[in-house]
Amino acid sequence: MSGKVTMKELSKSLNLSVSTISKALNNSPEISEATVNKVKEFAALNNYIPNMAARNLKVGQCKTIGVVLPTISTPFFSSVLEGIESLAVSNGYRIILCLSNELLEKEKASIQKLLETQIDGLIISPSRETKKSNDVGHLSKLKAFKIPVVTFDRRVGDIDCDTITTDEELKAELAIFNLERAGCNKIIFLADTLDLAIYDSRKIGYENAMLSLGLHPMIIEYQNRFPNKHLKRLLESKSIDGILACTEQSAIEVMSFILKNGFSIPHDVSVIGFNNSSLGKTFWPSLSSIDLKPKEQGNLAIETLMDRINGLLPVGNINYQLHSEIIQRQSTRTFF
Amino acid sequence: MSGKVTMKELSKSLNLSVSTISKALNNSPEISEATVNKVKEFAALNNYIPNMAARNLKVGQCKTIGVVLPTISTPFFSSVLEGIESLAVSNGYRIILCLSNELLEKEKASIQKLLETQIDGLIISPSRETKKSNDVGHLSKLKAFKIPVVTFDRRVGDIDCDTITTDEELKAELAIFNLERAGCNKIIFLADTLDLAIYDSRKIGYENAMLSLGLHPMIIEYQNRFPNKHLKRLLESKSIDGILACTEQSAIEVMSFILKNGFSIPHDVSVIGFNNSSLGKTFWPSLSSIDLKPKEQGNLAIETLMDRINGLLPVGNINYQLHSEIIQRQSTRTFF
DNA sequence: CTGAAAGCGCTTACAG
DNA sequence: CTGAAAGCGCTTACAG
Repeated sequence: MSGKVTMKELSKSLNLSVSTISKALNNSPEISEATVNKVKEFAALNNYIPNMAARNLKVGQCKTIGVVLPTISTPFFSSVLEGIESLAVSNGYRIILCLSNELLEKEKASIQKLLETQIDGLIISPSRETKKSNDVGHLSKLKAFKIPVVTFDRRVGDIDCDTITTDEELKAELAIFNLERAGCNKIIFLADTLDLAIYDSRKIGYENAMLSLGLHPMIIEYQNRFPNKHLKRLLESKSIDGILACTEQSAIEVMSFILKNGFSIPHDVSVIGFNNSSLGKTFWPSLSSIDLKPKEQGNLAIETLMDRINGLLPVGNINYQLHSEIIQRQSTRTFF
Repeated sequence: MSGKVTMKELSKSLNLSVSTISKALNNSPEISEATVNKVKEFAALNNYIPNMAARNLKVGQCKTIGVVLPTISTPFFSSVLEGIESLAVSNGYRIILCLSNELLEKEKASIQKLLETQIDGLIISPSRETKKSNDVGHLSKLKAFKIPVVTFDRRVGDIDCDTITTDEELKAELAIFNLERAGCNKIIFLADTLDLAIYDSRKIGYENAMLSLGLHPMIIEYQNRFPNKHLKRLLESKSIDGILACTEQSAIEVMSFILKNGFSIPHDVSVIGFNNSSLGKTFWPSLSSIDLKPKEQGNLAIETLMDRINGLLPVGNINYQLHSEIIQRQSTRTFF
């Protein structure tokens, strides 16, 4: 901490009680304007800074919300975080950030820590391991401590909390319909094995569309790195003319791979991905993408949480579903 | 906060004093093993969670460090943050995150807030406005409160603190030498006007190299968006064969622009940028880049800060300079 | 080995 | 309008 001035010291110097100092600093109507001014001036002069930790201890809330994210190194999560941060501070809350690195144990440890250091609420997008294991005890336990939680984007089993999701399943379906109308009928779903574990609804949307179009669904998984021999063979035998990539990263990777192998986009194959960051926008050809509205998810998450904290929401959980949006760019053929 | 169990309640239930409870929970050797175990078991059974805020108030440190960043939506800053976060939590510190959005006022407000809510130290990369205005009063004032600060990457005038920087100037120079050896001699320095305001050392490195090679330095600035007519004219008249782009973003943008206009990379023009994220790696052709070691910067920043907090560092400021690294990829011609 | 007391920096009934 | 007292949940000399 520091050698900071306290109310006690102010009170001594000014020959006033600590109570009076406190009230004056907090603009209590009990205190005369004269002393309010006197106290404030003197406090400012002496660089007095209130100790909010002490205040919080007394008052019983901390104006702090915990944010635990699987990672921060994707444009998606960093945008969400920006959305959370801006609204949080403008409402007087501060953010304490924890990264789970997609690990269940680190997520648990983070939450334990947050509990100890006091939070008014929690925003979380569960880790891959959490989602897979469906081990959510550490999350549901927050209920017992009366700490509201809201999840966003990823959704896990049975935790009793407010949730933010998108209609990505629907939009995945729609994206396939669009590709088909533009003349594609050999459309694959491409995913890093790890992503596949999380984004099942994107896959479901794809499969539904393919089935209802009478087309044959085909999932291609890869582990970490391109090049992928299987994919290369498919390209060379012209067995692919469209790709729905599970993430923006994999979309960019597959586009690079296609170009590197001498095929053209979208002439030979159309590509569309998820997450509409500047990454795909500046790629050449620019990437068509399903915009998951990260900033909006962040904003909505923090708004919901604050409303919940302030008792402004009805009992029972709210499940917001945001509309994602298909952004048409150069990587997909167009139809008329 | 919550309906949490406190030591007082434990003490009542167990018929022990609060002091004993506290000592038992903290493994004090004063207390018999028997009661230590009894207390711990009972605490666990009742989901006791220590209130660290209260503890901190008493003990006078808060194990909290403030991190204020201009933005989080570039791979550079998100990597730094990951570097900070991981080491912080493994050392028992938590991170409270503030974004300045490159604005002086928001930076000032963040620091004021951090001061109020108590921090043991601060890591900051100053905003563009801070750097331009050189208004650093809000930063130097922390010294008076005995709160150590460390800056990274960007460096501003005269604040009395530890700093982390890289040898980017040197590596910019070296990059130009490499381009020249590979046969380029019409090399421009490309920057978004806003970036130019911050990254002067990159420009200086460029200019030094050009001058010492007897080449004509040429800075091209643009505002926010491509396409840039000036640049197009230069391309078409073959007056450019190399580009050092001030950031990764501008490197990617200019590469897209070049490709879009039918020129080839690196055959017609070589491009090299700063910040070596996966963005440039997956672009096709992949981007040669100067790796600014963001994770290392983050690690070093937090390590330095913790050492400073713990009084492990000598008086006087430390200025670490990390070695950045030129990564050769497909966007630059090679030499033998 | 256990406990009573004081105190961290604040707020807030309650009295005067 | 001002102040004394109690207390938020802890820790830590000090006494027994």
